[in-house]
Amino acid sequence: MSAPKLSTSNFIRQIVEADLAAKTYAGVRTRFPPEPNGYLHFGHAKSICLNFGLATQYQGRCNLRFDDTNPIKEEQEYVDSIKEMVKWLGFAWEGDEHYASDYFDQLYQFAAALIEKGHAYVDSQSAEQIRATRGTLTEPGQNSPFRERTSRESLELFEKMKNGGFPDGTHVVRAKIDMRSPNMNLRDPVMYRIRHATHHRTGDKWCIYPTYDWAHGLSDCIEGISHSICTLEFEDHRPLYDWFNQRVAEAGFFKGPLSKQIEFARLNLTFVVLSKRKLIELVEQKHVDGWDDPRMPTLAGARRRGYTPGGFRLFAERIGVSKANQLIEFTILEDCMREDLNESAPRRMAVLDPLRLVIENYPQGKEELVELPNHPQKPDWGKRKVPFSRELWIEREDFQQTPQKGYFRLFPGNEVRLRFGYVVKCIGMDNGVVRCTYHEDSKSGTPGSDKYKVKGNIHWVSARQAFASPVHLYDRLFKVANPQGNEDLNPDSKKTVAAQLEPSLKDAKAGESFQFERHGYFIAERDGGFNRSVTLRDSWAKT
RNA sequence: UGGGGAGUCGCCAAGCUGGUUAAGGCAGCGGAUUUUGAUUCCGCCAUACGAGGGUUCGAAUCCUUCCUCCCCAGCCA
Repeated sequence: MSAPKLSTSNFIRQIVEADLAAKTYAGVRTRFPPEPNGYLHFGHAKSICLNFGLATQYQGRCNLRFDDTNPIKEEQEYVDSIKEMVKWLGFAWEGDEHYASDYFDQLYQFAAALIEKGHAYVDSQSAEQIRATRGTLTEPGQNSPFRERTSRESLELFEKMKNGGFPDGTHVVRAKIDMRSPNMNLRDPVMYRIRHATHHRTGDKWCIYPTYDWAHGLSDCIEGISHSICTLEFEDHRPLYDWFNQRVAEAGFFKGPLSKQIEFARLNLTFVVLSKRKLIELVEQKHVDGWDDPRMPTLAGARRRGYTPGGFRLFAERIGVSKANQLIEFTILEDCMREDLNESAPRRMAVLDPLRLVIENYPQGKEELVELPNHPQKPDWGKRKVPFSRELWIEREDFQQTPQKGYFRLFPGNEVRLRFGYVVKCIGMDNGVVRCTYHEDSKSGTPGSDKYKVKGNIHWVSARQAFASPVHLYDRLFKVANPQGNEDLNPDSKKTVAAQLEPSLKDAKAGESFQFERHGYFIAERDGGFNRSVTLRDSWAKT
């Protein structure tokens, strides 16, 4: 019980609840059905959260099924990555993962049954001929000359197709529906094609492969899927989906209720390219370091970038589900990541663009420890001790020789607190070093230290104990900025700086996230450096 | 100019079996707290539902005409 409280309902939930009320299905069973021909991207996250979320909400189950019906595009590498990312997002599928290729035998039998009943036939036209006779959007198609051949003849050809008796492209199995249908999908769609190719799972066992339309709905029915959720472009495949399922059910292969296809709008994000074709191009042309490059809009890239599963789930919930084409502002995704990271990331001090600061009246050689909370709103996360001394690194942008209006950090004559340390007064800059004096009685946490009222509060790191580390700053790879609406590569999408970090960061393990104070959220990289995931919201920077 | 979908605040999105002043979120604006110009908190934010007609005591919700956008002519999914 206690389904998660959602801010909005959606039309899919309504359908599901109506079906539950009518007892159409024994329960909710959904599926996430990727084709293993690439890496999962942000758009898939929406679908995953929808399918698994729905199942969870109604105490149902969600299957993971690979739609592997086209051997020339699919690879094991992709199925491994897909499984990993679904788990990373925090979801568990029912039992083992499924594959459309598990059903090749059944699908073959189903097809034979349809042929026998006169609902399908073997067409021996070439692909060109089939295309030429399909008609257009406004003109009906023409029947194939092979459409009326006997089911016995078709059956024999079908078997010979399966047994490797024909080369690619010579024959095809087609459903016998209506070449004059205004719905192109119903003009005798192809169910099987010959492909002498090695499949990543079935190897060379098959040389005929089912098409998506033939395989998908039947796979749903075989698995007992109640609600088959897909994207809008399949809307006019639904009559076909139902047609196939009903014919096969009539042939006696299914006894339960048939699966129901429901369509929703796919995700579009401003400034982000989510087309698989483009992403493959980026990888192959080496514009990026791979599918998991932090600049890629893939889930693998997002993970390295420091985006979180919780952030994606929040995002999915926040953008909702409908049938209207949505173009979500990219910052909403970032906001969700900030929101999640704000809760989960410990605070640390890091100086990305170091500028030396000397406290002239602080004793030479003296060192002390300053205590900083790991999270300002979570006292139970404890505190850590950070070394403080006469010479520090501060952020270059935290000093201005002549302050612009509204600036309240370091400038000659101004006082500022070194976060959780002392209040210092700025003298000025000499030879690239900021000179200050400090108030000895201003140390944070000591009695009377709060008599110093300062507006500025800056982070710092002790020069002697700090350690330098590469910090990678990423931006969006693409920006859709030019008038033609084409996507441009952003050449400055990655830059690395030599940052000075507080000593405790030496222990960071790859994958751990931190907030580097005003710089935003960072995740420890495999190379010992850090990647920036998102910056903090900053009302000062906005102006 | 065939068929299938969609149009509610800058971005999403409820509502759509007709009934007082059109949910909510994000952004924005104003304010309070704050040792992150962050966070948190409080307040404000569509007489308006693509446009025009019509039905009705009453319509975003029903009818009608029109406009705009998306998808479909792979042996891709």
